[in-house]
Amino acid sequence: MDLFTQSLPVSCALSLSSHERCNAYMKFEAATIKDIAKALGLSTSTVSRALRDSYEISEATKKKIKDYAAQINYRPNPVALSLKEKRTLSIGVLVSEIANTFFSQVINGIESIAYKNGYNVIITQSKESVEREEMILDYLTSRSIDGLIISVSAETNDFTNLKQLHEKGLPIVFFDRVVEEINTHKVVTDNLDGVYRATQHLLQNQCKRISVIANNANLSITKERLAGYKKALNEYKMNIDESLIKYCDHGGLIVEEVEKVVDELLTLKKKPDAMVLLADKITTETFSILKKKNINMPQDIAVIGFNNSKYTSLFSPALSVISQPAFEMGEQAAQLLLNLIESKRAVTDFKLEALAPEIIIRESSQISSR
Amino acid sequence: MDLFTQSLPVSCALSLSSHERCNAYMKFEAATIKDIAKALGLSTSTVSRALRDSYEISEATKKKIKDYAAQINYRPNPVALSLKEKRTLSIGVLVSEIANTFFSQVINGIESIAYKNGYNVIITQSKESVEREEMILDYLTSRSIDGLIISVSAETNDFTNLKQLHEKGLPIVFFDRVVEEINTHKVVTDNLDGVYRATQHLLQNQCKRISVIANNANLSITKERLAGYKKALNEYKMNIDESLIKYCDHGGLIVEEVEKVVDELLTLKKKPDAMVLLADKITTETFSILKKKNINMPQDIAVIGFNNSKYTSLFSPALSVISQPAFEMGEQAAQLLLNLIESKRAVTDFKLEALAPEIIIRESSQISSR
DNA sequence: CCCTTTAATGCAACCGATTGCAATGCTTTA
DNA sequence: TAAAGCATTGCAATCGGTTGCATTAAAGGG
Repeated sequence: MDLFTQSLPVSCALSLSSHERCNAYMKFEAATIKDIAKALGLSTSTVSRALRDSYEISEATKKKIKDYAAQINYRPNPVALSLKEKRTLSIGVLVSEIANTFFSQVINGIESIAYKNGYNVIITQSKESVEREEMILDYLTSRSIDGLIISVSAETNDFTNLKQLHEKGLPIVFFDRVVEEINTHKVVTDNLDGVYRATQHLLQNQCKRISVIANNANLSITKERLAGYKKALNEYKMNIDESLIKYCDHGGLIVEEVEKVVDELLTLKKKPDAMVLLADKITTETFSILKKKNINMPQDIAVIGFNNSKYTSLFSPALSVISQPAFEMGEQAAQLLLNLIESKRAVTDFKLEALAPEIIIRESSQISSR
Repeated sequence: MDLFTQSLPVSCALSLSSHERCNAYMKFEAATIKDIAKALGLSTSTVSRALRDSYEISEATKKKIKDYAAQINYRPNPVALSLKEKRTLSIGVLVSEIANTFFSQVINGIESIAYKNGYNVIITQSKESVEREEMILDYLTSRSIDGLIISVSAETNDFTNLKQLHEKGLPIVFFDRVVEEINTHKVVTDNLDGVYRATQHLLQNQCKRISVIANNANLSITKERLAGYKKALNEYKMNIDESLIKYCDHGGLIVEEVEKVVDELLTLKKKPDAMVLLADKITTETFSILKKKNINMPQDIAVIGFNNSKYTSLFSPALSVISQPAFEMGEQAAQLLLNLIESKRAVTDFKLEALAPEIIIRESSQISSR
């Protein structure tokens, strides 16, 4: 009986030397500590300790074991480690849509930090749907993530599920769309100030009837952004006309809802002369609709809105935007989450980081010609 | 000694009823089969079998167990399952950049299929760097993914690592940028035909000197796309001028490399009158550069290029694009990967799916006025 | 020379679930 | 009435790694 017939036909790395004798017939199976122990005539505990450089193991055996491990390209099985250590070294991220530039930039930020700390990122998207969000939360937590970074979906207004998870001890960090009732770290843009400055800019450009199209009224960002709008109007002693404030319950993900509110605004007896668009998707959809209707920006309507895509500078007219520091938000959220995960004792001092947005004025809102 | 002091202080779900008595002090720990067994005075095997509806367990105990499990909201620990079953129910996805619309659409497609089949998707990005790609591959495989969907980075031309993984039995599906030498499923756009038709369109519009800016010459997509360009020129009996063919080794991720080749093209003695842009990022960068230089499109230079963003229709001039069926690519790639993962026997019949791109002609390439 | 100390290694339990193989007790049949 | 059959349930090994607690043997001390 030679060296190879000893081994079971299905197992691959087991009795083999460092040379690959595997092929597509067999499952991808890595070498284990047991293989090393068997090959070297030692116990698994000795091997384990040697690989972790324990003082209890003699230098000679350590070297022997480490050399052999390197030779067969041994990697500890993370699944086994997770089971033992009760952590998965992975964090979940839930956003409404990956394809949204803002979110993909945030994800980049999260990834950069997570990666640096040996954490894995599981990215999911709710597509603004409550059911999907519930399903994903269930899924993510049953998949045992160590923590969660989330921007809640537009539709959601019942947070009992999330609250329960939090109470059970799952570390959570909110960003962008936060849940006030849950007491944990939050990273947001200074939404109030961003919209305040954007509205101010329009007012300085002689706009008299400034309309807004907001996301779902439930969302924290909607409330904050509307507050900024109102603050600016108040400052200019203009009264607030509720007919100029419109909402898109699905955050603009459904084209028709945007078309509907734009039409409503355009058919008002006293038409608006400006629009502040309070969500990324709503901004591009509205811009597209206005263009299709051959409405001149900024002459007919001055437009400024939230958006994080570089492409908006290529639009015609080049679009004025409120741009959020998305990458930094991701970094900060990830760092705060890792702090939570790795803190030995209960954290009670929660931070609310509000990062400054950037207002980029381009053609679509500058009415020097009016 | 009452019901609660019996339990260890650190463990949470253990001796508790369905009501949460956990809080932020304690780690998030779910109920286990052992808890159910203990609570009901049964063995773990009975509980396990009951939950999986085994015929061996009496209906009475089954009901008792299932009711209690539902009551305490029991979920099997996926980590333990993974260890036992040697699979993680998660697949890795490696793309060059998540923020690229094409890739985020592909990811959407992958997710939709993976999700439906109970698989988890771990998304990673190489940012076109070989080192990052190697690191991620190492990381992903050490994290025990069940399979991999990958579009290789522009920089990479050594595939031994990937080849080894494949030979060891890791199921891999390539999409977009494929590796010819590795024999497995591949999902691509019909790149040759797409560029052929785009070039043809320019030729029909009387363009005489059509330049191209391609991605890294190593990439499969570059070769296929250039072949389409050449096929069209040949058909129109035009000879191929190598000075009109430029490459961006980093796929346009570095702005300067695009600026450099655009400048080279614009300072040629015999200037090009059209540009075909063979990669998404290169398309938008070039468009932006041309706009900045106040070059009229299509009058001075007709432009068409690969891009999957909806935004291109809002550009001025509206940009003509070759759009790839990204979502479907993702779906198909994921389905093929799941087939590989779940097939009992070795797969030897590998598919090469080539999906038709869509050519969307807009203002930037239509020279009726010339 | 025997006893204690110390260094080096192995045994076995554990993490949470699954599963082949008993073991138990009850009913049925010859 | 004993043997066989069957329905239920439990024991224990397993997945791959970690770790507290032996165990062993060699070295040092009295």
